[in-house]
Amino acid sequence: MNLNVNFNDKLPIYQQIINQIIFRIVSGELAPGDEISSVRKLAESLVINPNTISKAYYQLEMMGLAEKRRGMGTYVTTSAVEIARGLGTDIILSSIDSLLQESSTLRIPLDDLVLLIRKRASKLKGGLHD
Amino acid sequence: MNLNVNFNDKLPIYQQIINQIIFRIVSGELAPGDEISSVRKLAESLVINPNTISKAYYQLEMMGLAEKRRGMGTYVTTSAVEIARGLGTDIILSSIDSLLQESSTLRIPLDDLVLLIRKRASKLKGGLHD
Amino acid sequence: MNLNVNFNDKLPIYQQIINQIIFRIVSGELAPGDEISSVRKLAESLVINPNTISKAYYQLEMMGLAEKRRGMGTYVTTSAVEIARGLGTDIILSSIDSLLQESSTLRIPLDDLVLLIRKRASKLKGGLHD
Amino acid sequence: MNLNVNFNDKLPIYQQIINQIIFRIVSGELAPGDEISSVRKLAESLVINPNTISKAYYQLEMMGLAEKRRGMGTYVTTSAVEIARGLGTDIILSSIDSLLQESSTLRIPLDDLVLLIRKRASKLKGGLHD
DNA sequence: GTGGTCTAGACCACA
DNA sequence: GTGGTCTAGACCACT
Repeated sequence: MNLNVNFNDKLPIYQQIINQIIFRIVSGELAPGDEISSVRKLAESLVINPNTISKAYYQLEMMGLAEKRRGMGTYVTTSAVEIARGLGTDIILSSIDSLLQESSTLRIPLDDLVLLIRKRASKLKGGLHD
Repeated sequence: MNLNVNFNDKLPIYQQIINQIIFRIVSGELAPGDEISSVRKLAESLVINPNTISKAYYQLEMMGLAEKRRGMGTYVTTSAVEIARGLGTDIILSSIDSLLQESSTLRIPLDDLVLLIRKRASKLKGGLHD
Repeated sequence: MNLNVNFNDKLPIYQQIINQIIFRIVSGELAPGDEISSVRKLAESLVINPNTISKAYYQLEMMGLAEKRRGMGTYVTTSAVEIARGLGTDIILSSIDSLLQESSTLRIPLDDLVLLIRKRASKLKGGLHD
Repeated sequence: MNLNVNFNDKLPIYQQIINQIIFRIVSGELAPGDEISSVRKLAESLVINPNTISKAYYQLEMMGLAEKRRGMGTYVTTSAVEIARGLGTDIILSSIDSLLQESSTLRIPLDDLVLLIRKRASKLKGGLHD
């Protein structure tokens, strides 16, 4: 599945895995009905403890994105695409709201904020050679 | 001082307090020479462990934003405004960075993100009509 | 044979199959001498691993409900009805026991439980008017 | 908190803990706002691994029954009573439905089923010397 | 003190 | 093969 984790990231490993799988579902790389790498295989390929993968999969199940079938593996649910898109939007909206609140407290005009965002975006892109 | 903390936020409480005081200094709500709520009062009003407030105040002192006067309380320093402005920008920038990272994970184009921000801003300005 | 399995049920799939066949024998839907679906056919129609069906059939054989005839298939034994009746009662009793345990955990009085059952029964009988 | 676990029970330990806490919330023994035993204390008193308690508490949090406050402990939520009652009812109703379905398959009249339940209830009570 | 994350490794039931 | 449960023990941030 080509996932990758960053051990130095402040984000917990299991959360990184969750995010990447959500991303793959939204992008269509993982379609409903597809099998997700087994706990052990993924643990082996990422050189991570299986329990950590389990924790990620468990949360994906709780979110309604994945379902486990006993003895068979873990699969993307039919409703996963819709849910994943919604989850992503919710996260973004709440981030936007808190950003707007911060910038209004600092009396930064909206247009300046947008400029700042654009400048930052081009910097981040440049930094990642992307 | 009308601070408020969110127990469910991913940001630690002491960090929330620091940020809010920085914002209040930048906005002029807290001016150099003003006294900051005592640890005990604030802890009581926010229903928080006094140690948490202490930790926040200590860091504000280290940043040069506040100074403790023996037996009198904690006060905003004369150089606080200048320092806080820079710090406020730092907070905004890190908020912007995490927003950009989230939206790139969800493959939301930058222009769509900006549109979303503008829409959200007009909604927040307009009040609770949503 | 119109069996159906529920992947989300706490009951293992092989157990679900056993129970359903027992019930069909008691109700007369499956009579002594009748052939039971072959492992392959049933596995195919239920989209289940053939080993799971085999495990269920093996246990039915051990219980004296089914017998394998070499090269011909699996058949309901002559003594199946009698045995199945007892087993069916066992299943009912264990269902009753777990229900009673749950309701005692929630401190629901026995009389209230019976009322609830009667109400539920009339609803189910009445069809989908709920 | 006087919880107790049975290591020989087929029900996982963490599930036993969840059930007992739900029961205590429904019965009022644990009220909204109350602190639930800390992970470590409970682990020590039950002679169980802290991770197992953690797992139980995590699920209680997911169900909306408990909330964790960083560095402070775990508390019963305000809406816990309502949720707990609903959860219990849901479980009971689905158990009743499957019982009714089983008994109808075995052509057991409703009145006979009720008699069976009453007989079983008095037997269970007697067995537990309760 | 509190909970959160992670590892290493065991044993189990299910398909 | 699959996931589920549990243990023992480590290190971390937060209050």
